[in-house]
Amino acid sequence: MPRVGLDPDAVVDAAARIADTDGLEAVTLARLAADLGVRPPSLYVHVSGLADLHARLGARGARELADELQLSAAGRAGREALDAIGYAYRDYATEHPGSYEALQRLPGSSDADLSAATAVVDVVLAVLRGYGIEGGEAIHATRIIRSAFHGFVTLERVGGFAIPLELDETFARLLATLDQGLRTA
Amino acid sequence: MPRVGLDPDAVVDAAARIADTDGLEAVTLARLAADLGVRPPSLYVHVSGLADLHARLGARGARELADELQLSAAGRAGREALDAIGYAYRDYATEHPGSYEALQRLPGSSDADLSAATAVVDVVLAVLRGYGIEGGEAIHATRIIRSAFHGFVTLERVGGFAIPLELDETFARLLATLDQGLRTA
DNA sequence: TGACCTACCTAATGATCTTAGGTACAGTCC
DNA sequence: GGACTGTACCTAAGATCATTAGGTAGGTCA
Repeated sequence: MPRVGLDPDAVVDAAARIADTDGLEAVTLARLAADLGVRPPSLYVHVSGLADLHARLGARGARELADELQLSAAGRAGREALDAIGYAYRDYATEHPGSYEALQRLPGSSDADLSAATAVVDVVLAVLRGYGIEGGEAIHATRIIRSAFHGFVTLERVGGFAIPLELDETFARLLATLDQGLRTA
Repeated sequence: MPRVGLDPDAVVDAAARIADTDGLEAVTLARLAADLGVRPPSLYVHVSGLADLHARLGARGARELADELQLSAAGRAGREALDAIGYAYRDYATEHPGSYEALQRLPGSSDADLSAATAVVDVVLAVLRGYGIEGGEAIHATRIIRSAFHGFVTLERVGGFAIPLELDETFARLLATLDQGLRTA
């Protein structure tokens, strides 16, 4: 029996691949083990169970999302930066539906979870500085932006918008509404 | 063995009770049967399986939510109506977390699912008429409002806002931003 | 009272997660 | 180069779950 040479990252990466192609509910230890050419109990060497795997998947997703947002906002400010992170956010959720769903259910208790979630918030805070918004104001604004982005991509993902027509136009208007709100804040 | 006298509604009601107190993931046929004083296979008389149960739970939640919104908006218009449905939406999600989560995962293919989801949209459309917004404009506006509400309550529910401080204030500002956006639309 | 309908049952299967305990491959030390 | 140790992976076994097949009995209507 040859060793596969797994490690926690390789396991979580494989889980993310399953989640993003077949949905988060398809991520079972049985399926994951089969994909990796290993028996289910062997996964416990790298991950302490299904709950832990989901938590790691969420943290991984949050890190990835934060990276994408950061990249998109680099060198931009104000409305341009807001649009950039908006589209980056939406793209990430569209292209990594399973990871995005996992990210959403982060238990949030562990340090890793917290730092991953904070990274996303930090990017939004940076964009808000471009609007001259800081301190307590920025906390409220960040929450509103995250709510709008998260709500939109979630409803889009589960088909919550009965007619999928002109979703780009709706998202553009959502960004305009946010921009206007930030300006008058 | 006395008959319990169940019917689909009683089964779904019991499932909603479990979902709202112990979380949607606690809704298993085993647990539900135990609560109802029945063996798991007996539930198949009323419900065609776990997937069907979840779908019914979601449809039930959507109907309940639509009723709450309708009730809150009655006799109000404009900003007042927007605030009313906003707080009603948030209250429903807070008081019925399991039902709200189920509502969110509606497969949406069946007629019952569709009509339940449409009821929520209809209330929002009615509020928009108070702003003088109709037709295609109203579709975009409805989506933005639902996105904002849904995103906020979801993040609030999963503890997505690191500091739970002043969440009421954030929600009030979110409503103000939406109101402003609707006025200039 | 007898016949039917069906709500509920027991029995059994298969998928899943999880733990306990064994085996053999890799690198390290002599 | 050969024994020692750590650990990646294994088989075996259990518990919990959803689901199907087929039987039983309680309520209802003629």
